[in-house]
Formats: sequence, structure tokens, C-alpha cells
Amino acid sequence: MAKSTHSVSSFARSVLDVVDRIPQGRVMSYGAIADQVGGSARSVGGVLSAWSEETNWHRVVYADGTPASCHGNSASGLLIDEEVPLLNGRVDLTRARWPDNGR
DNA sequence: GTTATGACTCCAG
DNA sequence: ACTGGAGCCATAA
Repeated sequence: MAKSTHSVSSFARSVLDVVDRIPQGRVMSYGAIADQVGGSARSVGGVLSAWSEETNWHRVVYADGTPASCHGNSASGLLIDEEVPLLNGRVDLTRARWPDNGR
């Protein structure tokens, strides 16, 4: 709840809330989060960039499972550390996608 | 209120 | 599989 101590737009707070709910070893795509908060994938990216130090941005990946770009490839290492199944450099959404729709 | 930018996603070649 | 172009929405100036 460290995030609540700062003033932020309702949209950003919603995005941070969803990302914060992603369990370890699981990932969510920008578009999926955007759909949950009612925004667009780009807007979600902007929020993550602003909260990269307080948010699990490495658990958020592209629609095809590619780890979020910036900062080189540190995301892959973090994902491995989180026990996220990687497949040829991309996240295996077949197993890591969350919520895992029924599983 | 308008313009420009961005950690996105989809479609076509 | 990769690249380029267009669409999408929130934030900042």
C-alpha cells in the first residue's frame, strides 16, 4: 500500500492494483490489464514506466509473451527468478497467463 | 482545447 | 519469422 500514500489518478491506481495482484510465476499482457481497467495497452505502459520501482512490471508482458522491452533484457532474468516458464525467450502464456481462465 | 509522445496491439507484405 | 504502418488511450506541455 505504499502506492496509496501518493496522489495518483484513478486510472493509474487501477492498473497498479491489477499488476500487484499478479501472483509470482504468472504474467499478464498489457492489453489484458487495459481491458480490466478500461483503457488501452499504451496507457498501461505509461503507468508502469512511472511506477517501475513500486510495481512488478516484469510480470507484465506483450500479447505474444515477449517480456517488456526497456532496460535491455533484465525482464527475462527476473521472470526466471520468479519461476515463470520461458519458451525460446518468450513467456509460455499457455501456462503462465493469469488469470488462467478456468485452468 | 489541441498537439505530441509512449514499457502496446493488430493487420498486411 | 520479421518489418512497417495504423489505431488506441492517458499524460504532459
